[in-house]
Amino acid sequence: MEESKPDKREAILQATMELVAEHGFHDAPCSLIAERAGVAAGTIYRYFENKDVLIVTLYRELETRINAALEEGYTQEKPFRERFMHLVTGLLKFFITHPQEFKYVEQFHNSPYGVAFRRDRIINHSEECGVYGELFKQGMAQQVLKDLPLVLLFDLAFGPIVSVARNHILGFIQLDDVLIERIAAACWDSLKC
Amino acid sequence: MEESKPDKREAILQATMELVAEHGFHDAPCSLIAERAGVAAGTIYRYFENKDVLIVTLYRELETRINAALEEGYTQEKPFRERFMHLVTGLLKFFITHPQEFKYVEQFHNSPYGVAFRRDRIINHSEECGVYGELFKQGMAQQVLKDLPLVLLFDLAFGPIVSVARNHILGFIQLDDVLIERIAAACWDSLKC
Amino acid sequence: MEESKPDKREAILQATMELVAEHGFHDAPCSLIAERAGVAAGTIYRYFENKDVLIVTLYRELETRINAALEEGYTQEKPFRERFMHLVTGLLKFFITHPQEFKYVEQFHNSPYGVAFRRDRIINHSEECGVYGELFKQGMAQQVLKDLPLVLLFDLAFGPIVSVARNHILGFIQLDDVLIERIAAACWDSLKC
Amino acid sequence: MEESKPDKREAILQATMELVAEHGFHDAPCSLIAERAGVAAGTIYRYFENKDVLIVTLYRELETRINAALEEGYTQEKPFRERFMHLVTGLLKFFITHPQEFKYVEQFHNSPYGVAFRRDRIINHSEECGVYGELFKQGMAQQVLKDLPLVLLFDLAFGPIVSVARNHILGFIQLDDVLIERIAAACWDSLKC
DNA sequence: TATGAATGAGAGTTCATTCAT
DNA sequence: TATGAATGAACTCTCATTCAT
Repeated sequence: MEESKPDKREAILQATMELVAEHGFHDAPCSLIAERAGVAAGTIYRYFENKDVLIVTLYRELETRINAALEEGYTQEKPFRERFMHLVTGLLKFFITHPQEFKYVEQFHNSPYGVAFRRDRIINHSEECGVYGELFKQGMAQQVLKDLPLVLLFDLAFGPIVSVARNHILGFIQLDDVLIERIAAACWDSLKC
Repeated sequence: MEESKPDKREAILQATMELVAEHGFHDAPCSLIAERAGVAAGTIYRYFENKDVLIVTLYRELETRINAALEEGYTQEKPFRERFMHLVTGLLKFFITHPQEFKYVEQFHNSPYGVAFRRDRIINHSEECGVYGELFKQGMAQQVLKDLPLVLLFDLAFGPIVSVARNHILGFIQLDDVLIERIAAACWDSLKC
Repeated sequence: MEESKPDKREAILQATMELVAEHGFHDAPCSLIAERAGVAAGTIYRYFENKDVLIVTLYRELETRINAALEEGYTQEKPFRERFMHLVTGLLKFFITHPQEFKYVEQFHNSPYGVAFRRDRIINHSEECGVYGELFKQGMAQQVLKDLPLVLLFDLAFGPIVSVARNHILGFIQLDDVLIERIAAACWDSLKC
Repeated sequence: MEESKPDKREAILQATMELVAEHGFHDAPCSLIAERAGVAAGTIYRYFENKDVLIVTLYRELETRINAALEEGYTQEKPFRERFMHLVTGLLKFFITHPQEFKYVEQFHNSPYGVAFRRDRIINHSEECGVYGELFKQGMAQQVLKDLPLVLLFDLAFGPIVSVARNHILGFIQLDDVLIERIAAACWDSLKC
């Protein structure tokens, strides 16, 4: 009796993440999601209006978890470069310790869902408001970072991270703390003045 | 009349690229591909064993075209950094002038097809054999580039390029020659010793 | 406190009538009925064995209400034609002042439920026993009405009434007292010798 | 090789009519329609965009057949009453010799489809243009028929016919030529001045 | 007595693939 | 060689009904 209600909601989200991570949005039919979640197919629709809503909701929750992980131990007091390294290595470590979360987020970005989603965000300038946005804007103001459009700074910093994480997860490279540090440093090199 | 027939093959490949680029692998049903290619649905199966084969074949052909574009004007005689810049800016320019090709390649990478495909390639070390592989290996040998696993050099160099290209194509940033040069320079910064 | 509970029973019947009248038997799911009745879905099954029983029960109750309305002010003392006119105009007026009841009854008749229901009734000759049945049999006996099978007299008298009521309710015609009188008179013309 | 192509289209329409006539729009699922038509479920969608289109198309075709049947032997030369009788008895005879067509048309009228359909027609005044519309307007002009809105003349003439046809088909009455003539005469009585 | 979360069969529809022509 | 009508398995989603609380 210990377990609270929204058990099933969680189970459905978890099953969705696993299946999409493993097989892509294709081959993650509702029937399989339900089966893996240990619920009936119809039950999905008590918690999520339809499959699209399920998929977007899951993405939002993962993003929240990622942000929470990154903000842990992050403090304005540290020197600029250290803060950058904290965030970049943090993100990379989160990805490689949460391969399913990573794969899901990647799949999401490369799908009609993801494009529409990002479009909204960019139009609303909400990207500039996150931890990273603040950091980068500050860096440019202090002339520590190259003076480039914010979007490009993101690309330079995270493009490699995502790429590296994918290769680690697929087993094409084996990361360790030293390597992670060197990768983050290389990202720093590409951004710094 | 020499190559009269392969008309239809080309048309099918072109239609597939367009549809996948515009709508994703979902919503690129064979019926639509056939319609846009101006052939009957059954005709697809004369040229390609099944849809998977069509998709992989198309990817291979696009890759070949990309490589051809990059090798144009590329010569071992130029200084190392110049050769690097040639390849990186060349890739970025190809992507933003060929948005459908870019989108297709991206879709492909983020799909079960793409993973299996790359796995083969990495295991066979064929990645090391391309223009880029040669360049990077040479750069490490000459201690111009950071001493990192080849895979990671790829990630550092191309992760940002792909990311930037995507944002340009989605309209989130407007690239011009100056910007492209600066982005390539930033990539160089992240790779060089 | 005598009939405190049947609150919910009433609410369910009322909700069913409204929804079926508005949207047809389709699109009147139990969940919606429950919601509009302000009860839980499961509660429906305390009062009605299943949905079919609910639907038939509601029909019976509506019929009872219609008969009650018609018998009001009806008396054997008045001349024959007057009694006929009383019933026919009464029915038409009831329908157009109770559009939901009308629509429900119509829906019911045109459904598998309705056919089985009427079959029972006709086989048991119960149709002959209502107010109308008595009136018509009397009319034939007195050679005021055409000598036709009772069923046909019903069709001649009520076929037009139902049709007219439907058109009024759908807004295709706007009835008033004069028009109602003329319609009833036309029905009389078709029945009288 | 004798049978032409649209075999399957016909079979689907026929199966739909039979199933709807027998069981109502409920219980006429696509799977059953396909099975009875001797085609695969997917085949329905080669001929009809969706189930709604199938249902409306079938209605339109039945209506065309009914009109064709009525116009047969109809001529402006005959006296007015004779023409009226021709149409009314013709309709009734068509209905009782085509019980499935009749049931389908009835089901259709009493459904969301039918209401929307008729609304269009009345708004466009197309009802006035049919054989019946012309006849009734002429009758009013010549002061042979009661001066009532056209819609009501339809109700008075056809309300009973539909009702009688239903009862015959359900087996509640057994019509013959004499009875049909008397019913049509009664309709005439209700319309004539 | 009343609840409403859960069920799962079945609805309409899509689409990769086949095969008679 | 090319066609495109036909297939039928699989998809997302609905809903009458049940049952633990």
